[in-house]
Amino acid sequence: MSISDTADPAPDRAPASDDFPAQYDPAATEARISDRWEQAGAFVADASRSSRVGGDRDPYSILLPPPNVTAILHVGHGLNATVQDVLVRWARMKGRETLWVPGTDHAGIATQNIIERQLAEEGRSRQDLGRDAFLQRTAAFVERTGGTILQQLRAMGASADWSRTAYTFSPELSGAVREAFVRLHERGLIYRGHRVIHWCPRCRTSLSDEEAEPHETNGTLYHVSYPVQGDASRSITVATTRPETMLGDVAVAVNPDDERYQSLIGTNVLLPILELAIPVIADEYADPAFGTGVVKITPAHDANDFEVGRRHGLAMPVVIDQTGRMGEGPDAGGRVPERLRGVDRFDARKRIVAELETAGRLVKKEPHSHNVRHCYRCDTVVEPRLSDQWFVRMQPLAEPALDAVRTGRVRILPERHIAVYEHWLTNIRDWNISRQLWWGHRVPVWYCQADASHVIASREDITTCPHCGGAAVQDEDVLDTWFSSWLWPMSTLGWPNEGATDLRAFYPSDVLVTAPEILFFWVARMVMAGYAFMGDAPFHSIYLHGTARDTKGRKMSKSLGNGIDPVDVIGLYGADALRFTLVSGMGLGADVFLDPADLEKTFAPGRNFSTKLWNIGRFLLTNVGTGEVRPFADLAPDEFTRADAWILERLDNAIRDCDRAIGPLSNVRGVWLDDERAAGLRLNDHAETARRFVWNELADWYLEAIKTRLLTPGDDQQVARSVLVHVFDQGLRLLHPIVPFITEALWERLPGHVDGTFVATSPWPEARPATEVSPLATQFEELRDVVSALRTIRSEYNIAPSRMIDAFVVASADRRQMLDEEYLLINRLSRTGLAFVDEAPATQGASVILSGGTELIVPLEGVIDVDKECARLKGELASLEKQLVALEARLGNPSFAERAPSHVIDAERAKREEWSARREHLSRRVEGLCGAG
RNA sequence: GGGCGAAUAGCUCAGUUGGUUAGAGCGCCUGCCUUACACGCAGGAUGUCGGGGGUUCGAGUCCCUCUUCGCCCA
Repeated sequence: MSISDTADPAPDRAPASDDFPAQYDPAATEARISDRWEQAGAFVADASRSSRVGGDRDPYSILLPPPNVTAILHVGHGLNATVQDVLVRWARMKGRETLWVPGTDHAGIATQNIIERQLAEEGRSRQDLGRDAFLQRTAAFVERTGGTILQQLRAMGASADWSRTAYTFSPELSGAVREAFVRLHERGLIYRGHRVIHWCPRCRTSLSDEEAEPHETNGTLYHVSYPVQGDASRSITVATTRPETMLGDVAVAVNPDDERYQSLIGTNVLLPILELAIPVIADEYADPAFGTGVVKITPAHDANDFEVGRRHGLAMPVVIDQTGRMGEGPDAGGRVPERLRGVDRFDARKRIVAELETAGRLVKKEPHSHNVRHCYRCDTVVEPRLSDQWFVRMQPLAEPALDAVRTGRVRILPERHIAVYEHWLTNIRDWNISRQLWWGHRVPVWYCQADASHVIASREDITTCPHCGGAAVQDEDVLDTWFSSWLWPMSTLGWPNEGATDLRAFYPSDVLVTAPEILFFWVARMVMAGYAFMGDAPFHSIYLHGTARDTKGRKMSKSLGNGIDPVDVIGLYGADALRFTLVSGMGLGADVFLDPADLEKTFAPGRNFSTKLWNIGRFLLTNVGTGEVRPFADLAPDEFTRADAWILERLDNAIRDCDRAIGPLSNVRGVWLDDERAAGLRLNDHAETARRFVWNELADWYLEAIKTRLLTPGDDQQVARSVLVHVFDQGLRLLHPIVPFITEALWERLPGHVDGTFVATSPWPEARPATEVSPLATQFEELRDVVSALRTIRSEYNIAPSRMIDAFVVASADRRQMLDEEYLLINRLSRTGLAFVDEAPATQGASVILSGGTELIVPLEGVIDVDKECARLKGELASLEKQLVALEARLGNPSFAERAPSHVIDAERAKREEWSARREHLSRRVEGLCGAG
């Protein structure tokens, strides 16, 4: 039997509607869709619907890590916002009352630096301008340029509730900052401390430990000889990397157990240059193994030396001023010689080294690699310096934050960051929160002019001392920007007004999404603030995503010029292409590598996918039209074809896999159980699953399978139309969190679309209850195998696509019947006619044995290269034999039977059955085709 | 100096609790402009899962060790 001449006739095609351009235009589409969402208020949260205030929906909320108000969008922001948007859109579709709070950070140092740079160009300083005028100017600048990054996030599709946009320096949030300060002060957790802090001589402010970033630096270790007082023949040698600070030395320390120096403890040595007598003290801090084992003690310019100085009651002369120049500060008492006053610290270092050399006191210089701290805002080398600052006592705040993670109240993903979090919190140091800046929340502390012991922390501005009525003057300093950021999850929702609806409806929030770099700066502190002020963690999950890097693995940054501007990518390929590429390239917590030199190649996956989706939509509209479609729910199971059953089964599978990939929305009883603690948030798995469903299953197979049905009027046409619309609709929903614009644009064109509804707010798909896989779906799988096998043979023997061929089929009765029923479809997909036979004919041809035992033989007399085919078959047989041997060995092993779980054993046995059958078929085929050879 | 992580196809990476013949995208090769899509379709090649040792019926997955790279902290 040959059916080569009975292929489907090519159907006529309905003309495409003007509504559906052949080319997808992301720019026009995205703008239009954005407006529609905006007008419908699709992303505005309704707090009254939160179940926490008696509403009908469980809440889900995320706080955007506020970018600096002066920032412009880079890929890092894009990555961060995309992750949050995927989660928020997904939760919204899951039926949660969803709130994503956007906003910006006033970014004290960073913003002040920008304005100061502007002033410098005008030849002025902030002091020239005065505090009030400077603040006005900065506020005006922020007003003018501040919204840029939020606009850019909107263009990326961020479905934030823009009506709730917050700002860390707004009146409301400033109130929260003051409340937090005063409360901590009342609890004795904020104090004024006199100690060595990190000082940036360029920004002229103190920095926290976290803001002073260590950089590995190749420096020099100078060995300097200090003669013993009254005995010129003896001296000890001190090793230092910072000789300029020796002007502030008040002692040299040796380890009490260091035998070399026992006799010198308690004696004096002469400080070179100044020829000043200073004592030799014994202190554990001196490390016998480092340098010479003798360390100079400069209490005012080194945090460790400061502690030593305190232990030994030493003076603390300050010899470097606020600008990083040598100069007499408190207690200096003439230590800085005239010739060095006003000299920059690094010039002073050179001069002092030269003087030491001349004086014969420089024993040696050796290269030395060590960490030097730099200002995280301007990169200037930080100077440790003694000064008065405000500190938060952190240890009491850290306890609940540690417990939160240990007990599973809060989870951190990827889990490897837990160790880092715990280490930091268990070794936490007090937090220097005052900054000698102008741009920021002013420290809410007043000093009584009449009685210096009256220091008042106040919620309200005051002018007179409440104790004695004397004039009160406010502290000049402002607070660390992070002192407002750490309140973000509460302050944006209305705290300290504990009755605020938003606060009650949405606190605690759900997931915090950010980069691991600010785990200490911000994340851990938010957890601490949550417990300190609200009695609960601000979120249950911390998701730390990777960093955007270039092809050399370098972090993308403005200074390196290796960044990618997301706005460029959106302009070229659309926001969806950007988002899809970022999400698919991002394993849990893994860095994303992008090539700034080749945007085309880098974003091809996203762009190609957008185009593909668009074309599926065009196909659908062309072939289904906009006419009425039977509601999917009305279809009876016995109306489904094999293809229908298969694609519906694949859809269920895709839904389940997507749900598993993205994971539980939240934990059930407020605590993460072990089996869920690391579950979900695999957005790349979600993207891949949804992509595979729509592209490789729906488009590649289902669409191809139903083309004829769609164009053949009748009942079955209506079934095919209905199933197609249904599975595409569901596929668009699965994809929507990742590629929101194009899915919305396609969804609104689906037949039966109701005006004013959005895929963005449509219900998330639900898989049908898991039952046994439909036999029809399994049969479609077998049919696919047949088609693929035939295509492979055609390709291997270079049979022209236009040429119809025939194939002999040896199959079980059931399968034969099925294939017979589907021969038209198989014929169209493989351009091969099937001829059913009971036994493989002794013909020269290519053959293949499918997994169910079905054998296909394509007679290719004259075309086939017998030697080649024999070689192929023999190779296949040989590797099968090898695997069978291993399999037999495993099954024959008594301890395998004893210890392996039964489902594994069953699977192995089934495999043996199948492989044995296949071996038989293969060897018969080899005998027939290749003869005795 | 301490801690953590990574090493899987030419490139970038998946591979959740150890269990079929280890996957994807990009790139590459072959053939197709098959009237939704060449930003596409069909087919294909490529891996002793960094080296060595161990635990186990069974290891890319767990343990030890070495090598290389990266990050954090001091």
